[in-house]
Amino acid sequence: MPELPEVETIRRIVEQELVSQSVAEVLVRLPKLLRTSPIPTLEPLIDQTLVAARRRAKILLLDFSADQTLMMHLKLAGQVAVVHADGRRFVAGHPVPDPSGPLPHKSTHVEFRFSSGSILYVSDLRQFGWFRLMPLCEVERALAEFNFGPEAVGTDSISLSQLQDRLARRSIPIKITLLDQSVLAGLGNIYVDEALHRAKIHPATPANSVPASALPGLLDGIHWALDEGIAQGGAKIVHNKAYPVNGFPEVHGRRGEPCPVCGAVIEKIRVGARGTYFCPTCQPAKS
DNA sequence: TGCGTTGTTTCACC
DNA sequence: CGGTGAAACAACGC
Repeated sequence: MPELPEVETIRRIVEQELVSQSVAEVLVRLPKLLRTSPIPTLEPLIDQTLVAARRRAKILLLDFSADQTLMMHLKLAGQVAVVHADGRRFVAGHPVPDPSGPLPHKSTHVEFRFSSGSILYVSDLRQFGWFRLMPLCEVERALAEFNFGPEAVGTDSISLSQLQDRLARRSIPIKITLLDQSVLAGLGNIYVDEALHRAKIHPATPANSVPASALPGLLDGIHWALDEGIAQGGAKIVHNKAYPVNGFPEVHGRRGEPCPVCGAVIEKIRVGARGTYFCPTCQPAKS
């Protein structure tokens, strides 16, 4: 489920492995992925050079020569793979199908074949993702329509006072507020659970009831969760079960397992309409 | 087989 | 206008 860490991992792979390469051929097996695209096909990318790979919130932006930018959203189940002519492979995003299995596979919908022989495969088991091709000059306006808040991590990421201001106006659960991309951009269901556990805040606490004294810890928790996710190249969650690496994730996808901090049994509840994992001892409901 | 799944949008309503 | 809550939607695997 590509959230910020998965998308950032993909961005880094594309940047390191494909920038400055030229597109020889593009295959689109599932044209509906382009149904909201200003330019309805990817044909204009043929013979162009990949110039840069950028990210805003969970959106990946690939800039090509001749001022064309491809915006991609991977939604729930997008997976991106780069395979070089010598067989070296780099994969990130959704862990299903098996990233080390055959490519292309049943849910591989788009292929970019570069003149070097490297291939970029985009797969999407759920087919919820989308591609939008547009001139570079229209990217800023297209991004503005999403009303994204400040980035959750990185340079220019949200400040403590910005976070405080934004939470003060919300009475809905802190978890739902943090998932709102107009409040801050990048958190999804996995990492928000991790951030709140780290900060010892119950996920159903009204956002404006989180004490100011807890906000520095919350911001640290957000950064910790996302940085850890990026460091691992994304978390592996399959059918609501986590496959932790070095103990991360600590709670998400781990119902019934002991909390790594206190040993209490991790519970799963619903907050808003979201499956939510937390430790009832570390994150007590506010009395 | 109907349910669960998530990011996002839309809608009615206060 | 802005916040809220609920519903809808995309499509698939179990």
